[in-house]
Amino acid sequence: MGVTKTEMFTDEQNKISLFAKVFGHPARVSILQHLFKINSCVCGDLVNEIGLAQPTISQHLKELKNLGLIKGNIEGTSVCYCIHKENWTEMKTIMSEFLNQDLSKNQNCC
Amino acid sequence: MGVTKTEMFTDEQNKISLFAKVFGHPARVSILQHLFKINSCVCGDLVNEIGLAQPTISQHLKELKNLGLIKGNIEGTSVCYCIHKENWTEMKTIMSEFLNQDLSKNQNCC
DNA sequence: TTTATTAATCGTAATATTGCAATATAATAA
DNA sequence: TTATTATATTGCAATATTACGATTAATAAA
Repeated sequence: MGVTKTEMFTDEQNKISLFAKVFGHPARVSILQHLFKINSCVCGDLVNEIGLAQPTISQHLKELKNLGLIKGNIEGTSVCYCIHKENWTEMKTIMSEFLNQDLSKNQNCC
Repeated sequence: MGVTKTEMFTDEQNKISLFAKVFGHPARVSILQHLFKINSCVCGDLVNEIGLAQPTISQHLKELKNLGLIKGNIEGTSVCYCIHKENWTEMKTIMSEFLNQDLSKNQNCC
């Protein structure tokens, strides 16, 4: 029914899937890569950089902000965005643990 | 319109988001964790392990299989699933590169 | 104050995802 | 052959996501 049954999973599983979900759209991947690439905050030019309409970008930024992965500072009429370093590092720990599970165990199958 | 404009993004960005999207549901995270935890392939008991209905689990398994992250071997009437090690490693490389982007650059903002 | 400029929000259409009952398929057992 | 068992597929209802035009809000410039 389009609704995920979160209550039957652990907090960790839900956390991992929430982080993954926000990376599950190329526009958000692109925004984050841009924020990493540029040697400062990004004010305004994300709409030009990526080819989507301004309300669409704004919506994607909101999702990234809601998860705490970016933060925005108001500078005059524009807003400067950058990676939230502490939260990114924390997210990375959780995701890395999931990605780096031990592959060497089950040798005797498949 | 619910449809992602993949053509305006790079292959890499689309690849990252496709992997992330499949991790974007706790049931699939749970399935993968179980496959890693158990010291062999898993035949059948995933439906009991996770609390969702059999068609639902089957659907999630299909998505993981479509992306190549797991493989299934038919054993009699049941099917044994396990992590596709080579593909998992390849995915890990792509995702790690994205997660491990350099945070030290932009010190002078936000 | 009036007029840009920039970004957020609202409303809505189109499409995607989730979950499951019902059914189908495939292999084995009796 | 006829159950039985295990998994996949189909069809559908409920909900979520994506995208964007129109509008609003907030600040800056004239």
